[in-house]
Amino acid sequence: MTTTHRSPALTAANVEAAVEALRERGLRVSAARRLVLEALYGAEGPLSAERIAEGLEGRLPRSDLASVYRNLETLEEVGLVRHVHLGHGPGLYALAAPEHEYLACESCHAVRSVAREELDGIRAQVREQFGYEARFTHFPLVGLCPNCLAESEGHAHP
Amino acid sequence: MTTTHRSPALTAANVEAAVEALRERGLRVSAARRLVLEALYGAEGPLSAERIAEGLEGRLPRSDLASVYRNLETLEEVGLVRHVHLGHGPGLYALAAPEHEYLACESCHAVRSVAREELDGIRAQVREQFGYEARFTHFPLVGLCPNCLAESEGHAHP
DNA sequence: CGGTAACTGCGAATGAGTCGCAAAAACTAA
DNA sequence: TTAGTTTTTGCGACTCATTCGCAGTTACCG
Repeated sequence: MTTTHRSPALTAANVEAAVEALRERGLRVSAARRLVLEALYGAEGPLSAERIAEGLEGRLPRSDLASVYRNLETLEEVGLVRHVHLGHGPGLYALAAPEHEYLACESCHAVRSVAREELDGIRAQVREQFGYEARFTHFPLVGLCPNCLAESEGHAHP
Repeated sequence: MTTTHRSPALTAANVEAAVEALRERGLRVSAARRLVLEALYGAEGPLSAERIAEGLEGRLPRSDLASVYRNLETLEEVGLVRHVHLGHGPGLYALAAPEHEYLACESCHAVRSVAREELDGIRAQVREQFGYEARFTHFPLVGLCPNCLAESEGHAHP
């Protein structure tokens, strides 16, 4: 719900550039493919395949969820799209371009997205302590958000 | 696969204590329930419901997966059991008692479990920077483990 | 020993995602 | 433009992990 996500404006130019990248790889630019891409360019935050499919209804003679999944997969292979798994619920898809990583709240399920660099400090510490290179792109950093933390911490009012 | 997990030995005393906790809450101690508990006490690392169910076969006239899930749910409500979601694959269940948190490798899927305190430093930094109280009990800290990191970093030998 | 919740087993249902396949596009070259 | 080739699509069926409904048991209390 709460998502600080800035995606590039949905401009013909942006979509056209992406489409060009597809053509260069020998992939075809079907109406469905293009619309999936547009949905992601126009989105405020990451979208589920289901939601994207809903958006296609009407804008396309017939559309189906399986194709949306296949397109998302393809777009991901090409590097245009990325997906996250935010706790329960379906996987969510977003443009790969703005290098976002995610913080999710275990309690209220709010998701905050932050620029990659904002997690550099934490990544450094994880690397130092465990030798792991932490990644919060496919799976978020999970915890209690400030709100839920305050609620659980202070006043345990009846 | 790779799991550094120390669970209390499977002793009658341990299981009996857990069983007592159940009785105190007005829950019944069925054969199936007890065996689920024993499986977790005897396990080296977290187990899937499926695996636990397999373990019941033979030790019980008839057993079924749905009941294992229900028992795990109950045991979790009581606070005896906890579950983790390690990337894809089914959820895994373990005793709640030894306060473990998990590091998972996105590439080779190895899972390392560490004592809760080992992540205190990272938790502190996350809290300081974002006000989040990080938790790696239900969802692990995900990244590249030292091995996979080394492979991807240095020599890109053919 | 009942009685009466709390469990169990079963089968069917759910949600997310994948797969196979024939029909329908998109490119490509002529 | 059109014919040919190859990708994509739409559909339905399927998987996997998990949940649900419900009738039949079973564990505990008296």
